[in-house]
Amino acid sequence: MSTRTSWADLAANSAAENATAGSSSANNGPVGTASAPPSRSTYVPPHLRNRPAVSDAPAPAYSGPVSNNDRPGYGGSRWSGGPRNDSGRSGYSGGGGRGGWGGGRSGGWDRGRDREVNPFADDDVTTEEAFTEQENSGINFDAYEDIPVETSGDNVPPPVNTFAEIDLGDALNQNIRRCKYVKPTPVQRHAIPISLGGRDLMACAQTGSGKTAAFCFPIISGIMRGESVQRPPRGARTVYPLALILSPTRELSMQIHEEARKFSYQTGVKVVVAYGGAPIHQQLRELERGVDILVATPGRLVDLLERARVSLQMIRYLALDEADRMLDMGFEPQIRKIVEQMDMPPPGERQTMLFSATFPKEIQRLASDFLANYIFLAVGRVGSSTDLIVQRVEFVHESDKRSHLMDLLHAQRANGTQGKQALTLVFVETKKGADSLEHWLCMNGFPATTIHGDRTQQEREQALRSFKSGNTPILVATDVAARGLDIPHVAHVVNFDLPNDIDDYVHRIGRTGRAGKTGLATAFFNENNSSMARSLSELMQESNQEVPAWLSRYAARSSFGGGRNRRSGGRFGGRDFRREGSFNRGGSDYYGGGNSSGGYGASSGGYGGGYGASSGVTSAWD
DNA sequence: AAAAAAC
Repeated sequence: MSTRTSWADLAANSAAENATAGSSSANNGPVGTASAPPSRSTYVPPHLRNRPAVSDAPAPAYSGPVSNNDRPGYGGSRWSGGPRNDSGRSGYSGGGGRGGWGGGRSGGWDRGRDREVNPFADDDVTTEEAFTEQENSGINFDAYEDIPVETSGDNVPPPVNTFAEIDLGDALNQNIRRCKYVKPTPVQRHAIPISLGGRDLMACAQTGSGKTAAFCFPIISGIMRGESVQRPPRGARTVYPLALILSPTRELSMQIHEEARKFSYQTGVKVVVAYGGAPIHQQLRELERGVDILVATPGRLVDLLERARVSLQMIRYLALDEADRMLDMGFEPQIRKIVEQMDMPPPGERQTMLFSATFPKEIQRLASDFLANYIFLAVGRVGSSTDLIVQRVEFVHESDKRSHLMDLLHAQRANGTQGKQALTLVFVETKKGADSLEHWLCMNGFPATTIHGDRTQQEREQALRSFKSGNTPILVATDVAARGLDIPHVAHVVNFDLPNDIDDYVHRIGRTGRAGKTGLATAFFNENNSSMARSLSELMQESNQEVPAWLSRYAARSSFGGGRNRRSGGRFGGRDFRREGSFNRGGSDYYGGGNSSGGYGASSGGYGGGYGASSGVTSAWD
């Protein structure tokens, strides 16, 4: 019998208690009722766990409703009167609340509560003064106002307009406030009620749209409600997370983990991350201290499963982030193994959220296999590649690239648009190329670092930290950094080598223009990129960018096939193929003659550029 | 063709 318990164990004893918790429990638990008898004396509701004994809360000073925001629409009022503190909350009164967890049960991970590091700690001190505008929110709300959203499926729960109208619980609400999220983004407005309603979700949305919060909030809230968790029968060193979040790259997993830790701060919900390239022992130790939400890359998770250090038997929530990317990277066997061939409860008995930028057939199949009666949600592209990013294409011969880059960097330096607050991200094609360019930049007086798959994980993380902090304001990267990573203050993305796929281009330039800031994207184009001419010039036209005449000529000359994914139409990454009435597991070609389906039609005023009405498989959005 | 990902 294990003494290492997490919430699952604790909650097992509380099933009966929770059964009386009210209507909410009816919505949530796909898992059956627990058989364990209630045991009031030991149960600790998660929101009471992990709490400092007295009022010396390590929470950061939160000095009022969001004030660094000049939008009149959402000041502090949503939070009904600004900051509250624990002692003012009903239902939890200082020492009185301690009874639950104060004594008794040893071995619950709550013994580690003193060690819960304040995940908000670095946010405020260093950056707040320098960047007051919308720091942490990571979201440019203006750009989100007019985003078209499409949902389909049976009984779609209506979207919400504020966090306040969703019952996420006090602890989570506080964290939302600490994160300075004042208003849900479109994907959150729709996805959160869907997930809270216990439904499976297939969502086409980009990173930076608030996706992480969209799947984390319902998971955390659901775990905190915590009904019906059975105690795992296996003992020994196996841990039983309640939620699993899979993502394609290590850095993305780290990033999700960091965000999830903020959302779950002082909720008692424990988030652990596991990825390759790092010594496994530390991760094992973390796991042994208890895990409710496991964030992982597929390879390392398979390893952990094969070692029987993790069991998926208790999984109630499964989220797959960047699913199309994971398939691109060849993770399908691992993912299927994890989801279908281990001990994870089947669809219907768990809640599954599948996020993907695009919705090609492979993802449709995954959706059919992993989801049960799901709701399809497509969120249109945010203006990031249209409104906020200025795209430039310059004709640069291969041999001139370095000196041309140097010109740009010198100009930036002269401008003052370089340094801590104006980072430059340079994408190259190969790992070797990344190393040699980094070296060359350093030799020429531009502090640079690099991130790619040949570096050790430690080096990768160090590089990212150094870049983010502004110590080395230039980062040379391969596509490992193209998707999903949210690095604030990237002012300039240089496509030193253009990718061969327009979707990759869109992902790359999406690293700038984030958090409400404008960004610049410069691409070096030459005859080697002629296959991209057409799709690139189309994309630029669509996003109201100035297309150089020479590029248009190139585009006209280069026949079709430009970019293996010619970008064609569609505000969304995809549509709910079930609506086409041709759903069939063998994979009928739903995209054949598709046209925009109803619902939003031409009504999306303000939506940048507008897309053609041609059928489209893809639109790359993180 | 290159990139990513477990040991």
